[in-house]
Amino acid sequence: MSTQDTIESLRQKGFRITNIRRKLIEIFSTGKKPLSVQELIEKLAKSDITANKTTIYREVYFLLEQDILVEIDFGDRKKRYESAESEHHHHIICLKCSKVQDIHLESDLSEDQKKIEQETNFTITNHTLEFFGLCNTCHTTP
Amino acid sequence: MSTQDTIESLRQKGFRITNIRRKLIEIFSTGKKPLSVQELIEKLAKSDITANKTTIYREVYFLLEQDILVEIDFGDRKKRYESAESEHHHHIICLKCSKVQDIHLESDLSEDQKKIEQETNFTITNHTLEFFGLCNTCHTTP
DNA sequence: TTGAAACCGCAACTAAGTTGCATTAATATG
DNA sequence: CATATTAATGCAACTTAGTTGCGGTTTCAA
Repeated sequence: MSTQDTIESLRQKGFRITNIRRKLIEIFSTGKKPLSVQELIEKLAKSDITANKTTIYREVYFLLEQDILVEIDFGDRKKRYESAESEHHHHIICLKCSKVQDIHLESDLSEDQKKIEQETNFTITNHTLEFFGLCNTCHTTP
Repeated sequence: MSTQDTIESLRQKGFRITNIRRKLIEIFSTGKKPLSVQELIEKLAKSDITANKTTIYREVYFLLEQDILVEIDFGDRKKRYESAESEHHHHIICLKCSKVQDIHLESDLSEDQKKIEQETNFTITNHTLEFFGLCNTCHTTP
């Protein structure tokens, strides 16, 4: 869905299109790197949009509810967000410089998932899978 | 390794065996549920050992360094810890009641890992994989 | 143009985790 | 057993991510 379509769809549902909301949708439609709330505020600032962190937390929550974003956890006590559009993938994160790269798994976890549901009686809604290590640069230059 | 062996091994390395340290090692050797720092403090209190949170943070860090514990991340902004002894496994967490159950994956991610290392030039040190959903109880009783 | 309500910002708060520094206690050695 | 060394501890103050209440502002349909 294009940025414009996303916006139109929200408008149809009765939500308002504010500068902040429009810009956020634009940022996520073009960006590939998962972004934290702090990073979003800084990105907005570069477009001369000042936004309070409370607003961004609320906006991100809204976009999650609308299935426009997905939440990602790198285990460093802050959430990151990226477009829900991109096909399901995982990440590898450099423990030193925090560089992030998308990866696509060969293994298909859906079989495991089915089996786990049967064995545990849980209904699985999602999973997290992230790899950690050192990137080429950080590995070779200590 | 038994609790006693672990303690002996630490003593050999020149570390001291305090009440807190001994009890923590005991807790992790018997418990199966990943525990947060707060939960550890409460568990110690039940054995009449009062411990400052700073101490527990430091102690947990120490035990991680000694490869006695591993850190687990459920994405709720607090770390949990469990014995490093148990064979590599993952968890499924109920989003409602926080119940945790161990799971063992059928898929072998080591092949993926190798491939990812080749493709990205990262050196992978670890990964996280957790499943989230609703347990039987929480699923049926809304 | 205007009013309802969606959205926003501020201030004050919570909770997890960290740091500096002074004190306490485990253990090796005599 | 006495005691010196230093690992371990506790306290207070701090940091950072995220949350809440509430009054003010802006969007947008009618």
